[in-house]
Amino acid sequence: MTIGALAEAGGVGVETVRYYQRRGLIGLPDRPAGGGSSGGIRRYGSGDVARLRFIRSAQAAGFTLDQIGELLALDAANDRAGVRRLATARIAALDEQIAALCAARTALADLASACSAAGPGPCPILEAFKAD
Amino acid sequence: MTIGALAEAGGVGVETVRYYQRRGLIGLPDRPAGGGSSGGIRRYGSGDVARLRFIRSAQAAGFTLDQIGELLALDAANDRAGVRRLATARIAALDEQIAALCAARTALADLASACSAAGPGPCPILEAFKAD
DNA sequence: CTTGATCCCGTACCATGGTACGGACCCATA
DNA sequence: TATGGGTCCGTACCATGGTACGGGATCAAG
Repeated sequence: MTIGALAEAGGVGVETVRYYQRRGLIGLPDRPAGGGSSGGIRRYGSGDVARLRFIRSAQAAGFTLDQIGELLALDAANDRAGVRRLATARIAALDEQIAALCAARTALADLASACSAAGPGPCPILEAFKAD
Repeated sequence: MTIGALAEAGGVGVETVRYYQRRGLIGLPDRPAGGGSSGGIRRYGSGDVARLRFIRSAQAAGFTLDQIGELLALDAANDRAGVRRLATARIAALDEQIAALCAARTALADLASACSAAGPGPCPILEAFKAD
């Protein structure tokens, strides 16, 4: 499996795979070094595909690439408590983000309906922003 | 009012104000040009403070700086329909973001409790990531 | 009139997650 | 064997929202 096939299997671009390698999230297999000047083409296996999928799933859960690196390390160390710790921290962060977005959503929706209902004059949405 | 006082009044840093000026969100008042080589110090007024507060409020509602620039232009043009259009689009985007975060939150919380409940063996959280 | 705090301005740098480019090399297929 | 596509690698660039730095000018207080 070449890097192109790996990228396709993982649903990402080749450059993204190479980026993950630079970040240390995916290993860099040895080049065959086929007797030539600088070696041949690196080959990847199903483990690398699984790793790519892992990264994408964890990203969907809102983990940053740095945190995903930690998760992978905890996985390698079989440290389930550490994984739970990261997961609960992420849940708390998600709760905060959700609350902030919901508040913004509610405020903006209220303003939009006020703007629709209001007669002539300044726009209530912008007035609210100006009033802070 | 100097740029330092303006920044303090708006609750941001001086460099941030200058950044907004570069982005065109805040005007650049004329320098007094006090007969010297390159002019004096720019002066700001309460309108600039209001603009800073506007930017911060709109940011809290999730608008990007580019969108805030649009809002300011619509404000200048008294285009309330345009403002409502941007606001409803933002509300839809917020709804999407909130739904995605809630889904991630639920999935992760389920996994964390499964991990707490599970006996020895591989971590359910990581297994879920691997399974995609 | 000197000194220290600000201001002005261009420019570079930070994090985050990629994306793109160019030259050299490798490899399979016609 | 030639040719075209894929790989390798370093490096630069993108968006987003700032933050920092350095040198010169300016301003207010002592």
